[in-house]
Amino acid sequence: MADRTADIVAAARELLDTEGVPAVTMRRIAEKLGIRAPSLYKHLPDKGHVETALQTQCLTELAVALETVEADHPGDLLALALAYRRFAVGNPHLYRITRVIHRDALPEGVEYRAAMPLLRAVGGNMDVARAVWAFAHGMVVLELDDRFPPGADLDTAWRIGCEAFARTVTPGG
Amino acid sequence: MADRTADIVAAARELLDTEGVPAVTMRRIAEKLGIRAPSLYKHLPDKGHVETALQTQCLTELAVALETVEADHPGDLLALALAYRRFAVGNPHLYRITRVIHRDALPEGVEYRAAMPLLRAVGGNMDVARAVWAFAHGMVVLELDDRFPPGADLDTAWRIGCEAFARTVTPGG
DNA sequence: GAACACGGCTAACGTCGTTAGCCATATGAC
DNA sequence: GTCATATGGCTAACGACGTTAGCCGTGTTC
Repeated sequence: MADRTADIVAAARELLDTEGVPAVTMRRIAEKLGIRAPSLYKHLPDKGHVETALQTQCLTELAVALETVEADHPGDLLALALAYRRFAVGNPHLYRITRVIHRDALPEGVEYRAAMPLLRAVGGNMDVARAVWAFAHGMVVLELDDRFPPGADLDTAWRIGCEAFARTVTPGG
Repeated sequence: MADRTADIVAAARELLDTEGVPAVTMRRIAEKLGIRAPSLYKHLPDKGHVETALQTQCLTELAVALETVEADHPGDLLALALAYRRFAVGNPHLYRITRVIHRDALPEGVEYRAAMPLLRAVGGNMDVARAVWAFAHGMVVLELDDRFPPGADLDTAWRIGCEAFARTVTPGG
């Protein structure tokens, strides 16, 4: 009797987390629920709806993770960046699924919320925030996509980037 | 009588550039050559071979673009970064297709060559080079994937990032 | 002239997202 | 209590995808 749509998204999430993006098919989702694929369309219009729901989960959980770190280490850019990395590496498939955002279908403010802790950490400067975000996103996708050579010292690269941007925010310190 | 494999890759490249990733199917490639899809397998083992060839083209052309800028503006990190961006925005589908690299199938040294100009521009420091690469890659994929809000001042974000890393390389200047 | 490699072809398989249309059950109105 | 309707399953099927099996004409080579 509960909202079947939530069940569908939950099944998709489990497939995504345990088997990766290619496993998230309408037939596999249905199988997990003990029904057939066409029956899913009684509850949602298309697969894009499932993807949007997963993107919402990703952004929300990322926001929570960043807000938690922010509460413990206010203004600490490196701590925030490491939390960003930890989330992405801990949820690689989920992170990847937000590559092309269904912006119009996303709940209002979800994207904004995930961006706020970073913006606050750089003193509210939007341009710096975008640069730092790009750095963090770049580090994460390169790591997830195995683009760095084996044995690359990613911790150091993260530290160097964060320090460079921290100097931008507070030139003196 | 010419190498048919090259024709196949050229057809794939044209489809990629003009219609994007989803248009690059074995049937569409064959259609462009006036043959049927199964005939393609007389010349290559699978679609991955085509993708690898396109990735090689991407990395090589990117390397050439960066080397050209390097020759004109040696040591200029911002100029290099802007060239990186120009290449990606000018070849968005090609750039995107290098997300998951077929490293073992790529010609030896291709990846290395594309990375060298950047490494030289940061004085040979591998860790800094990785951080800068991540920043540039992040900026590019966020732009290509429409992740920045409309109207975001990306020029400024690029400049801020490059200046931050330039300060890392030469703390005094 | 025969053997063979090359490079086309059709038919087909199993996957995908999705649609059409059928049917059992549960619910609500009278 | 009966009947209408909405709900939520189902099967069959379509058109795409990558790929395989197997057939056949042509050109080259001994």
